[in-house]
Amino acid sequence: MPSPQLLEEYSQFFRLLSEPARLQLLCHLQRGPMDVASLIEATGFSQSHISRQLGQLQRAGLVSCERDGVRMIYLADDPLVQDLCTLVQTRLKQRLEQQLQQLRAA
Amino acid sequence: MPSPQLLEEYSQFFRLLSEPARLQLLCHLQRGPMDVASLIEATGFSQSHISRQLGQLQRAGLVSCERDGVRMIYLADDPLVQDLCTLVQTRLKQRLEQQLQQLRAA
DNA sequence: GTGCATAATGCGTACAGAGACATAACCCTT
DNA sequence: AAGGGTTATGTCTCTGTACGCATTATGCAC
Repeated sequence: MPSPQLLEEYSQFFRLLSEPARLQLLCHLQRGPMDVASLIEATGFSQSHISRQLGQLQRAGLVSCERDGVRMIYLADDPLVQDLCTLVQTRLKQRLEQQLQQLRAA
Repeated sequence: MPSPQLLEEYSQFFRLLSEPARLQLLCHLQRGPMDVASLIEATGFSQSHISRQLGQLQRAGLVSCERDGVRMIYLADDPLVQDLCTLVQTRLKQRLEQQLQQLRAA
């Protein structure tokens, strides 16, 4: 049984991934480094919002950034998020197949 | 690049795990089936709260239940949550070790 | 230095969801 | 059928946070 502190850490981490906006940013960045302007263009969010979300992801270590002159280039080099999503995706598939079979049996 | 719908599904799933109360319930249930009274005893939450959280977990397929007379026995037979937590735990360890080494170098 | 880009923060609004209390639905026993 | 124990739901409050606007901070060119 994990300690309350560890449970809190887990939940905080999962909370980062519980927001479609952040997942979207992560997915974009996993395809390669991007600057903030491109992320604004790609997602349609406001600059301030993107900056905040990137800040959260950076503090969690899921994203890093480097300066390119006046621009900031963000990159997500960690495969963890990809792995987690793959596991969840497999799960979602199983669920849908189960539901499909139940409908067929009925 | 995942579709918005898929991103939404991912985030909804991770949102389930983003609450310490639900993670706590899952951890208790992964050690074996329990009835609601025991979960109340173990967590200190109100009966209504536990019932709602179990309902969410059940709709997501992370938990199932069976009647035992008037009582409901809940069980979490899915190893997915355990796998996800293991991945995250490995990640947390790495982060701490990095921070430790940086402190040592300074 | 001044001016001009971009990124980060202060602040306000809005909404989702946690959590508890009260109530209703459910099942068992008699 | 009636009553008692267990679980689910209606409703409320409150906190957290997403999100945008305005402002500030930061770095570059001149």
